[in-house]
Formats: sequence, structure tokens, C-alpha cells
Amino acid sequence: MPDASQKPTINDVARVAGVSKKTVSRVINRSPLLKQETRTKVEGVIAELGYRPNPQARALAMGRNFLIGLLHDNPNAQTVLNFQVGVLDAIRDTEFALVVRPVDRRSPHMLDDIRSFLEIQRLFGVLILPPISENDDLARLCREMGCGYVRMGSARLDDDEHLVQSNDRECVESVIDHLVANGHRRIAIIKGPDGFRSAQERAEGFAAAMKKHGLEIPPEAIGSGNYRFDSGIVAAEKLLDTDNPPTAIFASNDEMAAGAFHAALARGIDVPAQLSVVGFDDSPIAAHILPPMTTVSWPIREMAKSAAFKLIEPTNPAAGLSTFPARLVVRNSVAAPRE
Amino acid sequence: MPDASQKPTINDVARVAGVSKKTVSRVINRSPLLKQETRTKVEGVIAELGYRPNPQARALAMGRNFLIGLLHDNPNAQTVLNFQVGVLDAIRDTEFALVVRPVDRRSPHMLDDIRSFLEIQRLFGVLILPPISENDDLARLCREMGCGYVRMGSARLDDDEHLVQSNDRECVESVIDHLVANGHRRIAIIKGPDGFRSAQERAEGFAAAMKKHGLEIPPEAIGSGNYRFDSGIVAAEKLLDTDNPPTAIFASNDEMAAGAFHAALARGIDVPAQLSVVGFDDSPIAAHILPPMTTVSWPIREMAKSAAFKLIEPTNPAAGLSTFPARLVVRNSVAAPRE
DNA sequence: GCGCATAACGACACCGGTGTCAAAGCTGTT
DNA sequence: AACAGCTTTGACACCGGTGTCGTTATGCGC
Repeated sequence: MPDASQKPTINDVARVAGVSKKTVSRVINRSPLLKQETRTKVEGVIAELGYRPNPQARALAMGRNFLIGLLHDNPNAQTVLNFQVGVLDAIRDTEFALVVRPVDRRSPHMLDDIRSFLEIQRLFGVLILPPISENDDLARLCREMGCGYVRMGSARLDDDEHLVQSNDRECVESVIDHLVANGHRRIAIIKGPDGFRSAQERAEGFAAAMKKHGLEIPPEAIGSGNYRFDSGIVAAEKLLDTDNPPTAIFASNDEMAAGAFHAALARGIDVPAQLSVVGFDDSPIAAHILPPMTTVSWPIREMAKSAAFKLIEPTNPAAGLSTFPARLVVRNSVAAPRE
Repeated sequence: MPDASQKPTINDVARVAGVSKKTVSRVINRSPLLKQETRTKVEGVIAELGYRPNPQARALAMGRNFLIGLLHDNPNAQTVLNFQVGVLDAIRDTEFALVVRPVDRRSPHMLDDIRSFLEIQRLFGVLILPPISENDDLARLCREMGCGYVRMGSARLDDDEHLVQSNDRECVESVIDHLVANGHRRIAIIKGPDGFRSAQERAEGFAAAMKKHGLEIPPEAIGSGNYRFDSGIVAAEKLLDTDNPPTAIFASNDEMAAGAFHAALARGIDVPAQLSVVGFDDSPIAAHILPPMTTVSWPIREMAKSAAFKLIEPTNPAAGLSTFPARLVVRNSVAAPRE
């Protein structure tokens, strides 16, 4: 008779059901070699007792565990959190759990820290968010350690099996199309930091789109920042202080775009009447700033879900998709230029 | 001879060191009953082999695991992420890992979902963030299930052992002091939603401070929202549309304060020249909005660290502290009222 | 009814640690 | 030298599952 004060174990279930623990194990693991009758009986006992297999014991016996790690270097809190929610969509009601590990990409020990983390926790696999997903040494480390991994990114960083990406580049083109359609011809960019693949993709998309429309990109129409608010202010000030200032600015992320709003306001330049601004990422600040910002949104939750499936259940159809479409979100920061 | 292709186990260490596995176990667990000589020898072998104890095996044998959970209902991404980083400060280089679990407080199944999560994962303990930390049923559930827990909050929700709080109430007083020192007397509040303990605390702090300064709070100077941006707009509009509108607004969080900015701008009211606004939480939007917002910052990372220690190592001095001081962050959204 | 292949199940070792308790080593006392 | 009492160590069972392989039902052809 199982002790009611303790959580029931597989032995309790086996005893009550009058079968061996191995049979119970088979029921848990959906083994096909069971008689339907037995399965039903055992399932009844499991339900009756409220039995749940102990993931630690399974992990030990099976030599693999049910922890999936999230490695990130917080570029944007909302993105990280949405990603977490997306992963959870995938692992809900499974025995998998999501272990988070913020890291510091500026630290020289980052790789060692991660190695140590992987050694201690022996994760089933890790999901890696940009910008550290762009670090090939990190991917190599995962392979070396026999740890599954999926990288999130905005470019082809790895083979499909290890990658979930969005088509940033094409979407930047739709941004420029939108601006041109509104009558803009002098369009400037605030690029992201060197070394970020996403920054590179967005800048290349910009260049390609401008070329497509037969528009010049004078050197003074190229600003750059580090993805932070303040750097957006500085970059926008430079752009606006030129002889022939742009009528529209595309910033490589929303934070910098918000900085551009600030710079404009400080000069008494109205957005969007006198200056159009478009951001990227659709972070909360884009919706909250005044006027609400036109930006590009990418399906982070869906991407997270797909990445999680790639790791834990590669046969799941949701794991097949590797490239997800970003889309333009039109709000109120773009208007026709006044001449 | 240990197989180099596999991770070494405690048996490998024992064999190489010429001791029993129990002795190795004692070294790992810092048992005091070991001869120094033996300890040194075993430690040498551990280092040589690069041995790491398997947390799953330990968890199984010890009947407790090394996973600490984070239950939250995303009120503010930055807060949640900072909290995660703070917890990590505490558990870095331990065998503990942080498992996140976003939940949906509006779902009728929230408690069942959490119960199921706890049953499956058998966490060492959970950390609960506001606003769901204010849910007493949830705390009861944890106790029932024998799962350790610590609640974060802005009020005395539980006994010290299970609580880390900030002194919101007093800090709201310092906000009002600041406004009064700047010459304001008609100060309005945008309260948070009913049922949120933090909202209640902040409102009570407001009332107490106003009383202290001998100021009236006419009913039309009390607005309320649901902590979201849009509700701040609506509430501020109502406050500004009264016969004798306030010269300053205290919003119970930054999102709603940003909404007040919006409402003011829409009416051509300059912040801070014609209207002062103060928020609460020091979320990123406070620093990014124009003008940068004066607000209240609370030491989330330190609180997280303390909460984690309370769970995993209650004897640690850092676990002792239960109340942390919030502080006023003066930026540019407060000025003297113009008459 | 018999032999045989196959389906269904169980006994037992094992995963990598920890807890219990007894044994071995050491010291000092008589 | 024998013994008590303490320190240090090891043998062995156990945590709660899974893998292997042998054993026992079951169905089928003749």
C-alpha cells in the first residue's frame, strides 16, 4: 500500500496495478509493445495515485536530461522575455524546463563561464540568442561538449538544423519602399554596431533597396550607433546637422530610432511632419513613444517555438521552418516630406 | 583506468585516488570528518580528471534537486530580466540553475498550471514576482507541495523567511516631498489597479504624504489605471480636464506616467514647464522618454540575490535582509509650477 | 493437440550519486 | 598489553527510473 504522505513512485504504481515497474515504465514512455488492456489499467492507477515520473531519475537512467538552456546577452529585455514565452509554448506540458543563463559578451571569460555552466548542468541543449548567437566559437563549444544547440539570428549562421532566422534584409527593403512611396528620396541610415550580424544585414538591405530605387547614399547619410538610445541621439544629430539633411531616417533598431526622435524634438523638428523615422524590432518603446513609431516586427514567439522544437523534437513540423518573415508595422512616424 | 571518451564519474575518481566513492562524496560535500591528507589527494584527482558531480544523480540521491523556479506574470520585461540577472549573481558557480516559468494570471487555470509545473519539476523552490506574488493561494499551494518559496513584493505579504520587499510606501512620500519642495500643491495621483498590493501601497503612501504636508486630495485628483500605457493616457486626460487641474501628477508606474506625458503633449501642455510628472519603477521607458522622467528606482538585482539566498542558503548574511530601500531618481520631468 | 514464432511482460543490473552503520586506525590510559 | 574512545574510512543498500535479455502468454498453421 503506497504511503499517502509521500509522492508515489513507479514502484507504488506497479504494486497497485499488479505489474512490474518496467511495465509502468513502458506505459510512461508510450512503448508500442503493450497490450491495450494493460496500458489502460496502468494509466488508471497512475491517474488514481496522481503519479508523476521523477525527471531526475529519468535523466539519470537515460543519460540525458530535460533541461533546455537559454543563453543570451540581454540586448532587449522584451525580446528575451518574448522568446522565453515562445519556448514555453513549445515545452508546456512536457517534462522539459527552460533554464536561463544571461551572459556577458564583453567578459573575456564568457566562453569559460558557458563551458562551466554546460559541464555542471549537462543540458539537453541550448538556445542561443543574438548577438552571441553570432559567435562561432560558442557553437563550436556546444558541438565539442555534445550539447545540442540552436542559434537565433538574422542571417545564415549555421545549417538549418541549428538555425532559426528572420529575413531582416528583405524587410529593410520594404521599409525603404514604404519611405519612397511616401515621397522620400533623401533617406539616411543609422547603422548598428560593427560585428553584429543583424546590423550588417540591415545595412546591406538598406543599401540594396536604395540602389533598387536608384537613390544615392552620400557618406554623410550614414550614421552609426551601438543599438542604445543615447547613440541614436548622437547619430541623428550628426545626420541632421549636414547641409542637406535627410527627410527620413531608418534606424537599425527602435532604441536608436527613439534617440532620433529625441534629437529631432530638441531641434524643434516635428516627427513625422518634418522628419520621418522608422525603427526595427517593434519593441515596446516603438508603440509608446510619441508619435507611435513605424517599425519592423519579427515573430519572435513563433521563432522561439520553432527553435525549441528543433532541439527537443526535430521531427515536429514546427521544427522544420528555419526562416521567418518579418513585417512592416505602420504607425505614425512616417509622412510625406515637406519641401 | 577511466575511459577518456566519457565524462568521469565518482567511481573513476575513487579508483584513481584509491579510495571509496563515499570518500569522494565526502570531499565534494565538504564533510569535516576527512583527514586533510585524503582530502588533498582526492581533490588532486578531481582536478586532474576534470570531474564534475552529476546534479541529476545528486538530486535523486538527496531527494531534492537544484532547480530554482521563477514564477512571473510579466508586468515589465526589464524588471523580470534584471531579476533573473540578480538571481544568477547568487547561484553563479553553484550547481543551482534558474528555471523560468511565465504564467498568465488572467487564466483560470493558472494555479493548476503551476501545480502541474511543480509536480513535474519538483523544484527546490520558487521565487515569485509581483503581481502574482500577492496571490496567497499560490503561496499556500507551495507550502502544500513542500516547495520552498520566496515572494517579492512591496508590502508585508508573508513572514521574513518567505519575503523580500521594498519600501515603496515611504518612497512615494519622498516623491511627494520632492514635488512639494518644487512648489507644487495641487498634486494628483494615477493609482494602479485594484487588487494589486503594490498599487495599494503606493496610493497609501501618497495619501500619507499629502496629509503630512497638509494638502487636500480632492476626489477629482484621484485617477486610476491598470499599469498600462493607454490607461495612463485616459486617466491623465480626466485629471487635466478638471476645472482646477493639477500642476503635478504622480503615476503609480512608469508606463502610466508615460501615458500622462502623451496626454499632456496632445493638449499642448509642456512637461515639465506646465505639468510635472513622476513615475515609479525606473523602467527603461523612464530614461528614454522625453523629457527623461523622474521616477523611483528599487534595487531589483540586490533583492533578487537576497531572495535566491533565502531559498538556497538561508544562513547566508545576504539572505537576512528582507526590506530594501527604493530611491528617488531625479531627471527632468519635474519643475516649479507656473502660476 | 502440437510446435513454433511472436507478442507481452518481468527479473535484474545499472545510471551516479548519498545515507547508514560497522570496521579499521589511532591515541591515551591503566 | 589490553582496552576504551575517538577519528577516519569503506561496504552496501538505496534514490526512481531505464536497458537488456530471458521468460511467459498468445496466436497461428497444420
